[in-house]
Amino acid sequence: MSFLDQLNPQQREAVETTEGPVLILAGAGSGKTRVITYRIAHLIENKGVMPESILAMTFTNKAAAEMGERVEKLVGGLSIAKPVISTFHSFCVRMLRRDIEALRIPSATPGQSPIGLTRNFVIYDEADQQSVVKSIMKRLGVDDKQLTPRTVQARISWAKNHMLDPQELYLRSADPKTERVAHLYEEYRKQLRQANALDFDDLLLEAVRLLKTAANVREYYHRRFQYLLIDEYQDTNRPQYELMRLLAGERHNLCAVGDEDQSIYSWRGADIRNILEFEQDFSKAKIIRLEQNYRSTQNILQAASAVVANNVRRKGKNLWTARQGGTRIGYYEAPDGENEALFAADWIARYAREAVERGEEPRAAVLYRTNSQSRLFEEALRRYGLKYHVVGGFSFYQRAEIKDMISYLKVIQNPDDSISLLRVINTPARGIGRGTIDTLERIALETGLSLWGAIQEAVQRQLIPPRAVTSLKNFQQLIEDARAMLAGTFVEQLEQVAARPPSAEVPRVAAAVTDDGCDGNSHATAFNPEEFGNFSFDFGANEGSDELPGKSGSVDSDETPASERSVSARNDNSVGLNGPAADLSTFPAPIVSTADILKFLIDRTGYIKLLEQEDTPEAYSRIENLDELVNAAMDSRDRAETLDQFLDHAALIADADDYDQRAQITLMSLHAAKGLEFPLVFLSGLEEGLFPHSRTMLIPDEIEEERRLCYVGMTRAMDQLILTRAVYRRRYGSDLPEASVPSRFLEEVPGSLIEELGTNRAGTTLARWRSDEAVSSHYSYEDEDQSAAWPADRGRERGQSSKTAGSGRLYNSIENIAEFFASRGKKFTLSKPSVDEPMGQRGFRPGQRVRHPKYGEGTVCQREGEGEEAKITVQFPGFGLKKLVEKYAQLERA
DNA sequence: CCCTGGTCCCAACTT
DNA sequence: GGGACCAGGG
Repeated sequence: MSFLDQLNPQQREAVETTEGPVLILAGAGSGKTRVITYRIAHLIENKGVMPESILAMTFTNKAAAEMGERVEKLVGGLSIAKPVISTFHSFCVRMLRRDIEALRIPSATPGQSPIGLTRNFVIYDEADQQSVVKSIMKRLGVDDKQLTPRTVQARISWAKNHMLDPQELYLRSADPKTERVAHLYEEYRKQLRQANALDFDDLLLEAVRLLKTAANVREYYHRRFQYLLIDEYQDTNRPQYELMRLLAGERHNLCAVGDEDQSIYSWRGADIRNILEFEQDFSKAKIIRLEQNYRSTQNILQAASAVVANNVRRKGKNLWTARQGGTRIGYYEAPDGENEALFAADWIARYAREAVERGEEPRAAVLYRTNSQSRLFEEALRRYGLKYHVVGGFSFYQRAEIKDMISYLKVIQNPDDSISLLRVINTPARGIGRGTIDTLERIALETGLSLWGAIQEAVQRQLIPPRAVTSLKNFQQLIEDARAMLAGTFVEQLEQVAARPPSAEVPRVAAAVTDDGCDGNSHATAFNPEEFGNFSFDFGANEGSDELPGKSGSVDSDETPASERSVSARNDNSVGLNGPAADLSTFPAPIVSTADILKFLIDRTGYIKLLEQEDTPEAYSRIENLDELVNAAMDSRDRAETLDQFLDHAALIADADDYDQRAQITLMSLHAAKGLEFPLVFLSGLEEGLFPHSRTMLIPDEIEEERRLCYVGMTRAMDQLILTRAVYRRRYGSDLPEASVPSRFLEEVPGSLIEELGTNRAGTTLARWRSDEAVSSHYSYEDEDQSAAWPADRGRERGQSSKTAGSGRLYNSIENIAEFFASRGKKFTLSKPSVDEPMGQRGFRPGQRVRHPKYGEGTVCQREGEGEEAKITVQFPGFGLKKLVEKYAQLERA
C-alpha cells in the first residue's frame, strides 16, 4: 500500500477509482504519467488484476516504453506477465497481423482464393501513398497542377480520419474538386487492396472494422482486456475513439487521461469533442481534476495560463504550483534568425557551464514551430562547440538508400506491393528503363495482375525487347532467391549462414514469441548483452538496455482466435528450424534473419560497391546509413523478430521516438515536445505567420490550436523560459528577408512577468509594440559583402570570451537595424519609412485585440490595403469573422 | 538506356 | 535548402 501514500488526494482518487468510466483532466505537469503507472500498479498489486488484462494506449512508442519501465519498477518481479502498453497504431497492426483474414470474403467463382487482405500485408507510408495517388492521376489523366498528389493524399487521409468512405465523401462534396478527390479515393482503395497494402489510416480503420464485424475476434479482446487506459485522450481521433469504445465493451472500465488545453493534433483528425463531451458519452463517468503542477515555477505557469486563457473552447482549470516566484520569462528580439540562434547558443553555453559548476546535469531544449528552423540552431550550436540532439526532421527511414532497401524487403515480404517494386526494379540501374516499365504497367492494367505478375507475363509472351527480358529475369531471380532464403529453402545461402562466425553462435535465449498481436511493448526480448552495446542506432522504443533477457514476453491465453495458429505457420515469415508446427514458447530466432537477407541484397545488387565507386563524402555517408540499417536488423534478429515485425517497426517508428533523455541540448518541434520537461526552454520564432503559422491565421479554431501549442511549449519549462523572435526572417534561402510582426502570443503574456534580455539600450522593444508604435514592414537590403560575419561573431572569432549573452553588440530593435546592416557592409533601404506607415492611432495589426460597438471584443486576423482604404478582418467570438473598413468601423483598442 | 546538369517549384505539425 | 522533372549527350 505504501506507494499510494506518495500521491496527493486527487491523484490518489484517480488511482483508486478503478471501476467504471473515469476522465482524468490532468493539467500540464500534474503527474499524469505517475497516475497512470500507479493506477496500473494498484490494479495489479492491490486489486489482484491479471497484468495481461490491462491495456494502456499511449501516443508514442517511447512513452509506452517509459511507462512500461515505471510500472515494472513499482510491481517489480511480481509476475512474468505484463500489462500491454502500446500506441494505437502498433496495437492495431498486431491485431491485424493476427486476424485480418477474418475480414476476407469468399470469392464468387469457386476455387478462387477469398477476397481481402492477407496477414503479410505491407504498410504504406505517406510517400508510398503519394506514389499511388500520382500513378492513378497519371493513368486517369487528372491535371496535377490544379490538384497535386500531395493535396489528394492529404484529403483522402482527412476523409479516413473522419471515417468517410469514397461514396460518403462524394455525397458530401460541394465542389468539383472534392468530387474528383472522391473518385481518386475510390481508385486508391482498389490499388491498395490489389497491392495487399494498408496505409497508416487504414491500420485504425481496419482494426475497427474487424472488431465490428468479427464477433469472435471482438469477444476474444473483451475477455482478454478488462481495464483500459488511454493517455493523451485529447488527441484521439474518431477511429481511435471507436476502437476504444469497441474494446471497452459494456464494462466501461475505461480511464481516459487528457488535457483539453494540450490538444494539438486536430489536423490529424483529433477531435477535441472527445474530451469535452466525455460525460455525455459515458453516462456515469467520474471526472477528476489534477491541478497541482509539480514542474514549473509560478511565473512560468502564470504566463502560460494567461496565454491559453484567451481560448474559448476549453473546460478551464486553475493550475497552481508550490514553486512561488521564479525567474521572469525572458524575451529576446533578434535582428534575424541567425542572431536568434546565436543568442540561444550563447545562453545555453553559459547555462550549461553554470549548471555543471553547481553539480547539476544541464538539460535545455530549443523548441520551434517548423522543423526547418532547426538548421540555424544547429549551425549556431556547432559554432559554440556544443553537442545537441535533433528530434524528428528528416528521419532515417526517409533517406533514399534506406527506403530502397526497405522497399526490397517489402517486395520480398509481398511481391504484389507494386509501389515498392517500382522503386527497386531498376535500383541500382540494371537495364530496365522507361519503356519496359510502361509496358509492364499496361500489362498489369489489362490483366488485373500486379506488376510482379506482369513481369512473368511479359517474359512469357515476349512482349519486351530481348535485352530487357534478360534484365527482368535477373531481377525476378533476385527476388525469388531472397524469398527462398526467407522460406529456408535457398540452400547455398543457408550454408553460408550456418558457417557464419561468432555472432551467429551467440546462445539465443529462448524467448516467448506470442503471435497474439497483443504483446505490445512488452514483447519478447532476447539479446546478447555484449553485442548490444555496440549498436549506436536506436531502432525502436522497445529494447530497454536494462531489460533482462528471457524475462519478458507476455503470456497468451489459450483461447484460439478467429484465425487458427496454423495460418501463421503458412506465412512465409514465420520461418524457423522447427518448421511450421514449432512450439511457439521455445521458438528460436529465425535462422535466416532480416539482417542476412539485407546483406544478401546489398551483395547481390552491388549497392554498396557502386557507392564506393562514387567515392564522394555523400556516398560514404550513405554506406554508413546502410550499415546502421543492418545493425538495426541484427538487433531485430536478436529480439527474435520476423521480417514482418522488422518492417512494422520501420513503418511505425515515430520522430518523437528518438528523443534521448540523456541529451543535454535537444532541438525539436513543439509537437514533438509534448509530454517532456526541461529546466531551460527556448521558444523560438514567435512571429505572426510563423507562430501562429500563416496557414492558421484566418481560422479561429486553428488559432486556438496554435495557442494550445504555445501553451504546451511554455509549460515544458521547469525553471526558465525564454521567448525569442527574429525581426527579419528569410523564408527560403534566396529571397530577401521579410520583416515580421511579433506573435500575438507574446502580447498575451502579462508584461510584468517579462524581462527583456540582451538589451543594451534604454527602452524595451516589446513595450513599444504594445504601445502600438508604428513600424514598417517594408524594409529591404542588398548584400554587398557575403563574407561579413556578424559583429557579435567577429569579437568571438578574435577569441574574446563571452560572459553574457551575445558577447558583441546585440541588436534588438527595429530602429537600429539599419546600423546593424551597415556594420555588415550592407546597403540598407527603407522603402517606406515608418513615419509614413499608416499605422497611427487607427492602424490595427493582425493579432491585436479590438473592441467593436456591436460585436464586442475581437482579434484582428488580417489587414488589406493601406490608408483610407484599409480593410481589416476581425474574429469576434460569437460572431465569427467580420471584414471591416477601418475608417468607418468604430473600432478601438481593447 | 543511363547519367548529368539545369530549372522550377516547394517548404506545418506526425502516427 | 532540396527534390522532382526534363532535355540532351554518351
